[in-house]
Amino acid sequence: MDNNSCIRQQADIKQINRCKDRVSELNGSFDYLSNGLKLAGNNVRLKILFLIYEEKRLCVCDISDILGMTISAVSQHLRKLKDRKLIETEREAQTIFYSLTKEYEKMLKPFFKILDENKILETL
Amino acid sequence: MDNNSCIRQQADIKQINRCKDRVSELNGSFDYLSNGLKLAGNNVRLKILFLIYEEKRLCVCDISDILGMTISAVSQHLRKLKDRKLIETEREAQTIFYSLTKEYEKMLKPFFKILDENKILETL
DNA sequence: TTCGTATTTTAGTAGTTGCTTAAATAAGCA
DNA sequence: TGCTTATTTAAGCAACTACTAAAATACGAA
Repeated sequence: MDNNSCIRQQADIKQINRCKDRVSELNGSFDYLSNGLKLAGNNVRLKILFLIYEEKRLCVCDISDILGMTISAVSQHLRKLKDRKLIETEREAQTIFYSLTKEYEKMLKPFFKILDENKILETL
Repeated sequence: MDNNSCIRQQADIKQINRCKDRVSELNGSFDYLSNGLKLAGNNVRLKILFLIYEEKRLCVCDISDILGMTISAVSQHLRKLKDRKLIETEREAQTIFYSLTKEYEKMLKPFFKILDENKILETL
């Protein structure tokens, strides 16, 4: 795009440049974090994460039953969460159990606290 | 969908029902929270939120310049953030400045801390 | 009022996402 | 080995998203 269209006359050039540097410095981190937030930013996946958090571990079949969705649809969500290492698997005979990875359990806890206490509508 | 396809034989019916109740009880909160996370879960919007957080306030034009995007594209992101009250506006002559709402500033801080300290790749 | 600056809005479009259906894989058991 | 159970994967498609380009709105100054 062409930048010469609207730089406002009172623009603080120093500020703009500082910000540009900041963004390029942190660029990879933005990608990584936004990707993680996007995963949690889906209604179904957020419920899945919450259920796994509360119950410690669940299999696709349980989740499919709880959410009233096809196993296939749930499985595809689980794969996304697993690819990004928000959750991990543990096989027990034919059943594969999913649980939160330690890092994300810690990270998601505050959100689930808010959810659980139903404070969400006032807090946000 | 039809549920009778795969309820595994050793399924814990009590657990399933407890989870179903939990989900329907918190249903509105899941919608609200996932919607918010989705907004932050976009590369461009996360950068916008971060920049506004660091600089206190910025106008569309500044952000467009910093990110190398058209003003129109940035404006459309800002509208989404504003609709959901993550950010608010303050007019100064022809220029409209955007800043984080207090609630979200508090809520986003821990994420930006991680970003800033570049810990993100180890922490997440 | 007319012009310039700052910004938003609208319409159109290419790319992405989340689901469905059907086929494939994997483990346990007769 | 074949059969059942548990699960994943692949193909297809409808809905959604983020952008572009052009038009519209809003304020200030001459």
